[in-house]
Order: sequence, then C-alpha cells, then structure tokens
Amino acid sequence: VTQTDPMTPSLEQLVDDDRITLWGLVLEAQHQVSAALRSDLADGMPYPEAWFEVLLRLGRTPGGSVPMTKLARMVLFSSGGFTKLADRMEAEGLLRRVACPGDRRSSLATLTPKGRRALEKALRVHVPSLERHVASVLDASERAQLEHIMRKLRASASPPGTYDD
Amino acid sequence: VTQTDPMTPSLEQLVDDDRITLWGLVLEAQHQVSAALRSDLADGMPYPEAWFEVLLRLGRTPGGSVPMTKLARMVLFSSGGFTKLADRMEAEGLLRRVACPGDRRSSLATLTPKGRRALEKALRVHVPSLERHVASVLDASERAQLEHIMRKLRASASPPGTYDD
DNA sequence: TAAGATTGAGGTATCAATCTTG
DNA sequence: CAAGATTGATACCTCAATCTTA
Repeated sequence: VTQTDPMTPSLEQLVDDDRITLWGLVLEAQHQVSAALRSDLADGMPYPEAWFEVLLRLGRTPGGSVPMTKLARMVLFSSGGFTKLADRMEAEGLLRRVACPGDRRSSLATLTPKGRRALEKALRVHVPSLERHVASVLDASERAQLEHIMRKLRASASPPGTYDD
Repeated sequence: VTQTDPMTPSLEQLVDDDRITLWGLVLEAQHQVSAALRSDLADGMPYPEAWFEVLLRLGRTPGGSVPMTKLARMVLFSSGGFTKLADRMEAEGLLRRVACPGDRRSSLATLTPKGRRALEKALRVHVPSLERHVASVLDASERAQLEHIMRKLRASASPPGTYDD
C-alpha cells in the first residue's frame, strides 16, 4: 500500500480537473477577444479602453447622467479608483460632475457634447469590431446560449439587485 | 426631413446594439465570478490570484518546468511584467529559475516543493469553489456549450498555434 | 450610524529600451 | 537580425482613512 489516501485526490488529479480547464478557457477567450477589440478601438478613440466603458455606460443611460458610485460599480471599478478616472476624463472634457438635486452628498457624472461625439466615433469602430470578433464567430443559436449562460453565471455570483438588464 | 442620414445609425441606435449587450454580459459575468473565486481562494492561499495561475500552469506541465516567456503568455502577462512576478515568487520560494539545457538565452521556471504544496493546498479550496460558482450553476449541456463557444472565440482571436489544448 | 465621494500610500502591470545568445 | 529575458520609467488601480451629508 502507498501513503496516499485513495479518497484524497493527488495533485496530478486535481490539476487535470475539467472545471479548471473550462474556466481557464473562459479567461483566455475573454482576454484574447478583448485584446483584439482594444486594438481595433485604438483606431477610433485616442483614449484608454476603460474610458470607452465609462462613455458607453453614460451613453446607455437616458439622461446621460449617473451618480459617481453607481457608475463606478457599472464599469467594475472601485470607488476610489473611479474618482481619479473621472478626474482624468473631466480634465479631457469628456464628462462633467453635476450636483445631484436630491442628495448633496452625491454628484452625477454627465456626458458632455465632446464626450458624446467621442463615444459616437468610437462606436462606429467598435460595433463592427464586435461583429467581427464575437457575433460573426458564433451562429444565432450559440449567441443565445452564450447570453443565457452568462446571465446565469452573473446572477449566481452577484448580490441581488446589482444589475438591471 | 431631419439632418440625419437614414443609413447612418444615431448614437441612440448604436448604444442599444445587441452585440454590445452580449459582450458586456460576458465581461460582467467573468468579473463577478472571478471576484467570488478570488474571495474563496484567499482562504487556501496567502498569495495574489496571479500567483495561483502561475503555480497552476506549472502544475499542469509534466516536468513542472516552462520557459519564462512561454509561461508569461500562458498566464496572459507581458514578458517584462512576468519577470517581476517571477522575482517575487522566487523570493517566496515557490519557484526557481533553472538554466535551459538546449538554449542559453532561455531559463525555465520550475515549481519547487514548497510551490507544489502551495498549489495543492490552493486547489483543495479552488476546485470546490469552481464547482460552486461555475459548474453547478450550469447543467451538463450548458457546460458543453460554454466550452465549445469559448474555444471558437479564443481560436478566432488568437494567432494560430497559441494554444495546445 | 451609514452612504457618497475623495485623498494618499502602496503595489504592480505595461511599454520601450537594452543585453545576451541563436 | 531575431528571440529570450531583464530593467527603469510611467501609469493607474486597490485599499484604508477621512470628510461631508442623509
């Protein structure tokens, strides 16, 4: 007999787990596609990728205004990190902080006309890029499967009420 | 008539594109699941998440040795960034640089016994964590779909020969 | 007391330039 | 000259502490 407990998996058994392979695949695919999208986007926007995410979130909000902390969560940033990101974007004239009418603690990040134009220009590059690197790679059925799977994973890992859509 | 060319989509039309929604969902799901996995893993490993990825890649390689630059690509790092990451992990005794027999330019990152033990301990936490946050959230069919979709996306966005498995 | 927002400190990834070897 | 690896400069994100207002 060996020293190994037959019920305790060895390192070799642990590392070859299908669940590790699956999640690694998700990380690699996301990273490679993001790199391709970022490379394309550089042609339509002279700003970092994170700035585009902020512009996009503001553009998808009816009034073009979102409270700082809420916007930070939407673009997957810490509160403190987003303050500095907003500083840089405000210095560039892409957004403005506007006092929140109902709550004097809060300020609303608001898209400026220049920010709107930058977003529009970026989207005219980014949407075809998404088509090329994501949508056209999958058929309609696979796209529907992907959306369904990602909704389940996101819902399972997020506190309730984190996402609206 | 308006000034808008009917063939040119407006900003409002561009931002509501299904492809943007779909990719945003992928990013959010990946981020939320990663946060949950990282939180769990902290109980089994006193090191940053990136260190675990390195240990895992080495553990999945038969000899436990991989050339620095190749390993950098495997864990989605730049070459320069990985040099410093390896410095920190080597200082902690988790890996060793070993001269490459056939090529004196190259050095092989090699798992030490301490690194092996750290990986094993981390995996005993991480595999159940993956089961909880990924595998058990999906049924067998969805897991197969996810693997298939991610392989297609990864292959489409990567230069040929980037991945073996 | 809690929530929104900001600041400074600390850590670390990327990039470009450089050195060495094939 | 190309490839593997390293270094210094730069950028910027996270975290904890702090300030203001609800």
